[in-house]
Amino acid sequence: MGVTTRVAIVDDDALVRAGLRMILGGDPSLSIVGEASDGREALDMIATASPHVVLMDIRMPVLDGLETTKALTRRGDHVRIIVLTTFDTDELVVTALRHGAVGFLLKDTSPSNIVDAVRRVAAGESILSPSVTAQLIAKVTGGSDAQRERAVVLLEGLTDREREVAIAVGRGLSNTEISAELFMGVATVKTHLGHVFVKLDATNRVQVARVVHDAELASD
Amino acid sequence: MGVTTRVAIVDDDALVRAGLRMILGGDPSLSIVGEASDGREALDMIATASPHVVLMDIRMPVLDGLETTKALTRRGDHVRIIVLTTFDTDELVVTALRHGAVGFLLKDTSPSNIVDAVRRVAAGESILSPSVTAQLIAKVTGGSDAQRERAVVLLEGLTDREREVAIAVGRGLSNTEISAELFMGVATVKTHLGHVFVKLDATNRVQVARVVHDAELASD
DNA sequence: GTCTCCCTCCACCTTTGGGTTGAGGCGGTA
DNA sequence: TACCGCCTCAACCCAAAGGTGGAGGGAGAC
Repeated sequence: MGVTTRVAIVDDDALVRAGLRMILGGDPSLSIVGEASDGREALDMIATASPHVVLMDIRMPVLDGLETTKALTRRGDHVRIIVLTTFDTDELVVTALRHGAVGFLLKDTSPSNIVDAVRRVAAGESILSPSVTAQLIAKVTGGSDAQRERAVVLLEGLTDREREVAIAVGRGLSNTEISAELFMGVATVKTHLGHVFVKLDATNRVQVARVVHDAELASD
Repeated sequence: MGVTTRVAIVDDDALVRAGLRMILGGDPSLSIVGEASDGREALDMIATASPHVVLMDIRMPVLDGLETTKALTRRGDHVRIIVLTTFDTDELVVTALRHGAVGFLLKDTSPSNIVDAVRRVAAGESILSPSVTAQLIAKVTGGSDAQRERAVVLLEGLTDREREVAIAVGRGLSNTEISAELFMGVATVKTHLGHVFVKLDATNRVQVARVVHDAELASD
């Protein structure tokens, strides 16, 4: 791709826009084709300027970066969005990515890295700043890893038949349906389920379903 | 930290080990304190050599990189593991990260980037190669997005009270408990729940719990 | 052989859940 | 005004779930 990459900047702070303009404008492979100071403006601007890459602030008046990203994705624009944020403490990372963002940068990222990020994103890569990466990993691996681990251990404490019954309960089946599926009498289902209640410390089949669900996510 | 970072290499291919040794040995801030050609060896070697960072291949005889990583994590070693792989098509990324790896690199990564990665990891960052990042994002965003979206839509179709009841059901509460928590009669709980069954196309409170759970993951 | 664990099932009972009908109050809207 | 949707509750019923005790058979451990 020898063609220049079309970039747009969306931020409510004029100073930030100016800074980014300077940083990105210095690179001959990039050309800034539009700017906007809030989400509404951005939607219009992007429709007419058709940039390849958009640098988008999260916190903005009128329509924030998340909603704007979502709107762009919904409307089917082929724009690669890099979300900018001041703090990485935000719980917004996953939300932004889910809404279609392909990059996530902290504002204090060095100029050369920002330029690099834009180029990479234009080339089809996804780019995350290190702390964001760590967050993402935490999201995938953990969430509540202890809880999953606990669920797995609990299920392992069951006998084979008990576990089968528990899993069937997790699928929302009634005792009669379970008895048919596992080729056992309803009485037997009840017996197993009684043991399951004790072992999983549940009083209720919904609670059994919860444990089964938690354990399911742990694809060891 | 002016101290040199202790690095270990685990790979069954002697050529790869030699290559990495050359690449990493060239950097004065790193010192290679051990090597192993399979997982078993690695466990012993790491115990005695106590490296800060381990570069670990996934595909190895005897004990693969995944299991080795898992074993190290379980045994409580304070080692930061970077997983190496030839192809990024692997479904192993998430598994590796879940088992305690903090980095994931393709073997064709440039030498300078590998060195950089080791230093970053030693400094506490998490590092992923671009395509892996994309995969990770896909994992977080996707998974079963349609299912989640469906769940969210279904819950939005409920009235406020119905939704509150549904969520309470998802927590495994009985009708009596729900009536106490939401300050309404048990009869009212039943009424709402009846509507919930219809709207969520459920016949059974476990199925309601499933929908609620699916929707919970979608933090819109 | 004996002990233990698991799987299987029975009978009996109480509680909860799920389905139905009906009804009063309240707020918004045509 | 009348209408409509939502929240509230009641009485009733039957089916399902949950709890208790017991019992027989098979497989492995000692």
